[in-house]
Formats: sequence, C-alpha cells, structure tokens
Amino acid sequence: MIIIYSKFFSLEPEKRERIINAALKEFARNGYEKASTNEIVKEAEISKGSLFNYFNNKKELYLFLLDYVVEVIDQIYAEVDWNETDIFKRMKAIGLVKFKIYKKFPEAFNFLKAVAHEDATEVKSEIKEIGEQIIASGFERGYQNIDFTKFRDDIDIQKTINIINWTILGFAEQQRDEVDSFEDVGLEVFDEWDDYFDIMKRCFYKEEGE
Amino acid sequence: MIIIYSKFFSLEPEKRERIINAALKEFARNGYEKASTNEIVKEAEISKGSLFNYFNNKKELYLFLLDYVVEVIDQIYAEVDWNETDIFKRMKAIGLVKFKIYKKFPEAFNFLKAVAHEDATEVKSEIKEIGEQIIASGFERGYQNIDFTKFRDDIDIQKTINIINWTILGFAEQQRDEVDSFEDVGLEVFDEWDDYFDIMKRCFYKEEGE
DNA sequence: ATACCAAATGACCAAGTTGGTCAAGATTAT
DNA sequence: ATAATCTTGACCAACTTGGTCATTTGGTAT
Repeated sequence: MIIIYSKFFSLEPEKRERIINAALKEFARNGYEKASTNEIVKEAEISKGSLFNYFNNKKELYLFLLDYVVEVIDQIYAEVDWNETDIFKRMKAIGLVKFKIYKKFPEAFNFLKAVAHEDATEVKSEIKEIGEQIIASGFERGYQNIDFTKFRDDIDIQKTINIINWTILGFAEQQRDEVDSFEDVGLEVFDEWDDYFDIMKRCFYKEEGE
Repeated sequence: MIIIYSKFFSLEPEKRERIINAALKEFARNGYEKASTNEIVKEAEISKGSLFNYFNNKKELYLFLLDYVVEVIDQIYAEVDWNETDIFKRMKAIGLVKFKIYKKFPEAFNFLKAVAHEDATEVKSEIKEIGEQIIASGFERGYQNIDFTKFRDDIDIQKTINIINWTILGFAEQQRDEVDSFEDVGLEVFDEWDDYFDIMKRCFYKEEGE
C-alpha cells in the first residue's frame, strides 16, 4: 500500500493525518457518493490539485482509507492481552485501545460503520471482500479465554454480555462529547468506567467474586 | 397548524403520511441543507408541483414536520400510566408507546435526533425554541413516581438507571432491523424485553423484590 | 545569482443537481 | 357544459460535482 501511494506517504505526517481525518469525516458523514472532495480539501487545508495528485480519483481515496483504517485498527488491537480472563478487565483494555485510535483518527469507527451501510454501486463490490466480520469487530472480537463461571448461575450469560456491551457503548458515546470539548484529555476519563464496571461486577458476578 | 396547512391536511391520510414519512426520512438522513426535495417527491410518489403547492418552500416543510412530530409524540406519550412506580413496568409502557409511533412514522425519532444536531443557519434559530429537553425526551422524560427504594443499597442509582437506559436503547436498535424485515409485526416482539428486564430486576433490585 | 525541478495551487470545465415556478392537462363539483 | 380545484413535469437560473492543467511557489545545487 505504501508503495502504491508513495506520493502520499512521503508527506509530512501532520499533513497526511489532516487529509486522512478530513476524508474520513466527510465519507463517514455523507457516504461515498454524497461526500464532496471540495469539502475534504477545504477541511484538510490543501488544494484540490494536491488531493488528486496523491490519489488519482475519489474511488481510490475511498478504498485507500478503508484499507488504511482496517490496518491501523488491527495493529493497535494486537496490543490487547487476550489471556486476561476477567471480562471487565478485558473490556477495559479494549476500551483503552479504542480510545487510542479515537484520539488519532476520531472518525475511524464512524467511517467503518458508514462503510458497512454503504451501497454506492461504484464501491460496493470492492467493499464486500473486507467482510462485515472485520467491520463489526468492535467489541464482538472474540470472548476467547473469558471466564464465564464468574457470572451468577441464574441469569442468561449471552444476554448479560449484551447488557455489558450496550452499557459500554452508551457510556462511550456520552463521553465522546466531553472528550471532544477538551484539547488534551488523558486517561483520567477512565475513572468513571470503573464505577460502572463495579456496579456490573457486583450485580452480575456471583457473590464474593474473584 | 391544521389551519395553516389546510391544503395538506385535506389530502387523503394515506398520501399525507407517505409525504410525511418521505420527508422525515430525507431530512433525518441528510440534514436540512443537503436534504433534496427532488428525493422527497420521488419517494412520496407525488410531483414536484404538488409538494410546493402544499408547502410554500423547503423551510416551511421542515418546520411543519418538526411541529407535527413533536405534537404526535406528545399526544401518544400522554397514554402512558405515569402512576406506575416500578421502573421496569414504566419502561415497558414507554417502549410500547415508542413502538406505536415507530410503526406509523419510522423516521420520527431519527428526524428529531437530526434536528438536535442541525446547524443550518436558515433553521437554527427557529429550532432553538423547541428546546433540547423536548427533543431528548425519549426515555429521559421524568422518573416521577418511580420507587427507587427497590434498588439495592450498594449501587449508585443514577448510574444504574443509565445502564438500564443504554440496555433498552441497544436492544431497541438491535430489534429495529428485525421489525423492518417483516411486514406486520405484532407485540410478540416484546417477549424478549421481559428476559432483559428479568435479568436487571434480579440483579439491580434488593433480593425478594415485590 | 542562476538554473532547475518537484510540489502546490486555484481558475476552469462539462455534467449534474438544487429549490422553486407555472402553463397545461386531469379531476371533481355544480 | 362550465367552473373550480388538483396535479403534473418540463423548465429555469444558480450552484456543486469530480477532475484537469497551466502557472506559481519554494527549495536545492551550482
């Protein structure tokens, strides 16, 4: 990929990321067809000519972004300790990783969500090979090694996991606004996560857990 | 309102709702500015001339929809029994009401969500007077008369309520796809709700509740 | 200073879409 | 048959679209 887009990758990283984020944002918000290259260059603060110098056309830019985002996410996800057996510790690790990605590419996940719903004929066939599994691999990515025996016996585990997921999702969305408001937000954001995990651990685990 | 839009309200109800739903959909998906009146008339299967006969211009149509949707939702919400003190029974009642609205105007809530994020200068000032409270009044609409003493003493009630809300929200979204797939779906959809409510009741309430 | 070159620019293009109009045709009521 | 009302879609000027390319820019080597 780097070889193909050598012109683009020899840019200063700051400029490169400005372009990536501008394009991700526009495609995420408007879908492939309605996304405007004019808007992208305006947001990225580069000229129209430059964009079409780095990428031959809109389609190429779009498919590059898809490849790139999947690669970046894969790469950072590899850092998670998949041997941790406690679901809440695992979830917190995943949350941290997602936060890292979000800080660098705020629209990456929205872009992927939009890709999953995309139906522009010009890119639909190319998208398919990526597969919905990878796209949806936010939280669903394997519960391998999770110790489910910690859960109470009188509740459905799959449904309980759904509750946990929806809670994380909902809380993350609520926090996003706050994160966006402040310039440089550190990991203190995660303190409140523990409150929610504590509640759920206390309620969903057998008494005297771990 | 009915007086102002008399031309529109003297249409056959079926046609009227077709237009409303087409417009809600287009505005919900694209926001005020990018929404296309051409798309609306195509989806509603009426002519361009008719639309601009019922409404003088795009802005008038948009503001009408906002008024109308708020009114419809208010009206149906009035049916809820606000004396019920059990939070899960209350939530189920609200869920039923929302389901009713959804069946008639599938894009109504998405439209309101889009309105809340709208920032087109042409309509922004007119929106403000509606106020975000009304817009966000999905589940947040008052926990009056709810008996919070049923909850365990060792968990934060506000956060627990958030968990309940996010669960309902997440489950509703998951179900929406299924609902859309079948032509006429009855209330059997709500059976699975009880499973989730049972889990949460068992976990969040004091033991031996009611 | 000069010559050179890659990178960046934005005016420009044809093609298409926009919100909105209105004369002409279709329907209904009298 | 006449009048009154609805509905239609071709049409409009204004604007946006993805993409091009002659020109300018800024840096480097001489």
